[in-house]
Amino acid sequence: MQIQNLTFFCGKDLGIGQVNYPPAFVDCIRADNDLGKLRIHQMEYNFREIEDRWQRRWKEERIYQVSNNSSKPKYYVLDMFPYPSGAGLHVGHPLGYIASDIYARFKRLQGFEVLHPMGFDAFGLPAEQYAIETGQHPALTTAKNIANFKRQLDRIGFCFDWSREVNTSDPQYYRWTQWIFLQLYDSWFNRSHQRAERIAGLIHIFETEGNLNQECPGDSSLHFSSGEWKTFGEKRRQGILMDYRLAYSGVGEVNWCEELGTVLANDEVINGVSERGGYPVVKKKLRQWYLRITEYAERLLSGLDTVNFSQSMKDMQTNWIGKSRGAEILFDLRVPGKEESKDIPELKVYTTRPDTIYGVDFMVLAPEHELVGQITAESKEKEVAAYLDYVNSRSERERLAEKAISGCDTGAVAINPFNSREIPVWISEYVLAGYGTGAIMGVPCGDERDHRFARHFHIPVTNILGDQYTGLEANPTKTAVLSNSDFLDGLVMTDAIETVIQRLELDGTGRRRVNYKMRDAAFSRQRYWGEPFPIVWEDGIAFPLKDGELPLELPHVEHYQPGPEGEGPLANISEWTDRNLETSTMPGYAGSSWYFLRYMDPHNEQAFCSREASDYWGQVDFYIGGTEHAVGHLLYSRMWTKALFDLGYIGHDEPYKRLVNQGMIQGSSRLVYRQKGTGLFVSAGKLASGAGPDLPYDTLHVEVSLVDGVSLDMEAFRHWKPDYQEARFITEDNGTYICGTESEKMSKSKYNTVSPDDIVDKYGADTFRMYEMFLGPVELSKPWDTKGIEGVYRFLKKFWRMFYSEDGKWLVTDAGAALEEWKILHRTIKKAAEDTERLSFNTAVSQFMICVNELTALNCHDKGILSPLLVTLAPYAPHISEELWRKMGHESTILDTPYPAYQESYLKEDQVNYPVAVNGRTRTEISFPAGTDHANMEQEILQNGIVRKWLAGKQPKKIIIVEGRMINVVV
RNA sequence: GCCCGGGUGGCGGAAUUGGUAGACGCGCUGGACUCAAAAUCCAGUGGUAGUAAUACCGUAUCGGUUCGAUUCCGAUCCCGGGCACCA
Repeated sequence: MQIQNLTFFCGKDLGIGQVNYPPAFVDCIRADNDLGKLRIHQMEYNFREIEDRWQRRWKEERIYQVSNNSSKPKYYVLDMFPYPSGAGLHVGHPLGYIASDIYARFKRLQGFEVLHPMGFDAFGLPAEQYAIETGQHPALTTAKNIANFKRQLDRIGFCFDWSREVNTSDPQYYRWTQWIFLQLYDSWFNRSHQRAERIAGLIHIFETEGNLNQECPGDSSLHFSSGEWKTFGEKRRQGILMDYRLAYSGVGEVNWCEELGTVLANDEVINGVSERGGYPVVKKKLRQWYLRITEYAERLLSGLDTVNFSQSMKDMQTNWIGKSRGAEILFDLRVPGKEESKDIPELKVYTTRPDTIYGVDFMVLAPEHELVGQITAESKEKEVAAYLDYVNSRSERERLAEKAISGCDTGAVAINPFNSREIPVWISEYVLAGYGTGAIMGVPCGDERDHRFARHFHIPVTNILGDQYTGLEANPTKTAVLSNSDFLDGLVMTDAIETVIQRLELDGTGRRRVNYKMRDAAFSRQRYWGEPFPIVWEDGIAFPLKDGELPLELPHVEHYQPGPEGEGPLANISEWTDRNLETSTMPGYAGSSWYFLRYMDPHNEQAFCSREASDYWGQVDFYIGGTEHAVGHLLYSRMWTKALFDLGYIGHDEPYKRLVNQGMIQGSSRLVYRQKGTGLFVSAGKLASGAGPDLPYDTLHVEVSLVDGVSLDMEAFRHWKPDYQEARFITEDNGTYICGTESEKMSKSKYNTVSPDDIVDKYGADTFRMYEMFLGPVELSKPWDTKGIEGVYRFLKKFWRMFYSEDGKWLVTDAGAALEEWKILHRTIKKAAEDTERLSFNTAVSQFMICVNELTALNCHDKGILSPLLVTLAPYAPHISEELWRKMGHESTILDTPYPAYQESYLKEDQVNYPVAVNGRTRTEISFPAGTDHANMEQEILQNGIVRKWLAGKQPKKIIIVEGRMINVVV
């Protein structure tokens, strides 16, 4: 028996009250009668010592380093890398990391070379906000936070290959973010080839044929011949090219957040306020950088068919892209008083329902529509101007909050190209400038909004739906038979759509058109803590820096205040402005759009990632992260991958083969109820029964660690905050104070965070890992509940007992195992392997528990059983497995062992118990030797007393025997 | 409003292809060990009736298909997530 003597600082007292030693650790400690001496029995399951030792050894032995030159098949397991916030990790964060870690270890045991890296998405707003408040440089706080994150992660025992760590704010990393940006800048999307190509090729096309075959994505009305191109000056040419580039600068309406002092991408704005901080967001016209992600809409959509994402994830992306099919229709315009004017252009509308063309009763333009000024009749000018003022006065938020019907007649009329009917043209804010053509045809009988609009302004409604239209509300059906529609009369609407489109194209009054909701992504931020753009402005022309000038390093600044006229802090620095460098920086998603590629070849100084490396590792086989990135990061990184693929830098055009979204672990908050304006706290039970005083109450969050279950430690509560020193309580009749509970997001301010550090301290990393998995399916969101962890902890202690006796003797023998034991082992291997493969980690943990319960009952200590069992457990509980594995005499890590194969022969039973049902209702059970002929079984079933009783003399119609499962006698 | 998920004991959840519903864990109850506590171990634990064997009911509700439905189909209710004037 090995005993370590330690001098313990708290003397005779075990110190449980004083230092609050975790119960699990106290288990391993027995007090000696000698003063101040404690004995630690190493043979108890001393997870602290085991975990510390192996974490150190693993690091020294570099067992997690993977090679790019392996002959093994590759497997790439990736976590969404974290933003290193100052708050550190709470128990919710590691959920996905544990799942991926188990899977990565499992794949390694199965013989794959597994890339499982980790890094940090280190640029972003919070670090900069913190810098503004405290003056601490973001680089400093970021480095500090990263160190803390790494420490926390390492304690959980992840198999990350830290030699491949990336940090998006490291110049050696963002040098390549800048480089990729320049590749996008130097590219355009060739629509006929459906892929990105170099700008040089586009210039060549312009020189030979103009842009007649290459519609300009930035300005569809732009047409020029090769001859015209040659006459254009440099500035004009660059302006045109800019309208084609995949990364481009342009003036546009952006989401401006005054509080944050920057623009935001559409997915960073939720209900008119910023995602981070919840500040109001307004539309503003600004010169910005954009990514022309809209050009990839079709490929982003079709690519979803080739990847394994959850249905909801695919739906979210599909909805965000928002593809719709319809037609563009041209209407001639007439403006009273401007009859003869020839410069009134046609009005172009987009509709998904060209079949309703005879039901058009009015047109509506977005207030921002470019034609509004030209077509407003003189008599209406005042009203239109007043309406535009009204629209401008309303913030985005107000518009979203109260969708009041408003609008103004412009006095102009549009001519229906099919029947020459004159239709009034209105403007209204319910029509969005940014979608379609910014103008719609109003069909009140078939569209709810159009109907409300027509009603509100007393526009007569034409019925083209026959009796399908009641006159009271619109009917958006697609299956009605058209009436009042001239040549379409009698056609079903769905068929009429095609008929109308063909007619429009024949007459030249319109064309088929596909539309997308998705807009180009705003790519610049007026902030400091991001990648600088490698762009120099000269005379309004953007010039990219050369490869040799990268990285363009972020300069050191003293202050983080915004620059003049909405520019970023970089505009305050003369060394920056003197060089005419772009003063905005890239958004948070820039660095995360390609980091999975950098992990493959992290130290390459010649390229962002060598082609050999990306060809070897290829797609991420298994990607895990939260749903919140559904339309941001995932779409952007898919686009970057496609562009890099098009340009020949990588060999695959979808980054992630399989995506799993882990659920959130919510905090379980505890609430106390204080009578308003007093120090009197009323217990939840008393409050609910109405026994408390009936003044209004404040509901306050209380630190969860002060509450055992729901009962509050009142003494600790008084000491918690000075405010509560004088707290008085109205308790339940048994003297306890019961708290209210609520499941909500873990956050410091709600005092409901639980740190993985505390759990690992108390129970160890292996228990923590298995418990998080045991809670339920990874995809599921669930509240954290520390109580249940005891069950998993008991399991590991029980497991330990199979190897060590209570007094520390090594129990493992070579004696050989009984058949029953082998059966248990092979069943466990099969189940654990299958469950792990299908990511059902919770049921795999259950299986281990069953196995250990059964083997313990059989008093099993055989090496032949325990060895393979350790290997199957290794992905879940790596420390204890490694410890016992090496104790068994193995020199190298358990991870280099092949995953055990199960033998089918052990899974077969000699006797099979069949439940016997009569008409589906289970009556009894009959046992047959495995493989009994069905005909023989039938005989025996009919002779069975209970079955005979149930048949009551009747002949069964048929007997259904489901092999190995059940027997049903149908009467 | 629209689009996805989902609804199973006191709780988290299991049931992989339509085949014994409630695995495993927590909690609870009783017991063993102990001067005592902790830890550990054993037994019980969906509901109703019964000493018991057992019987009946039971996977949100109603209906359908089937020898047999938590599983498939239809309707309704509720919960969660996403989108939301997208023409």
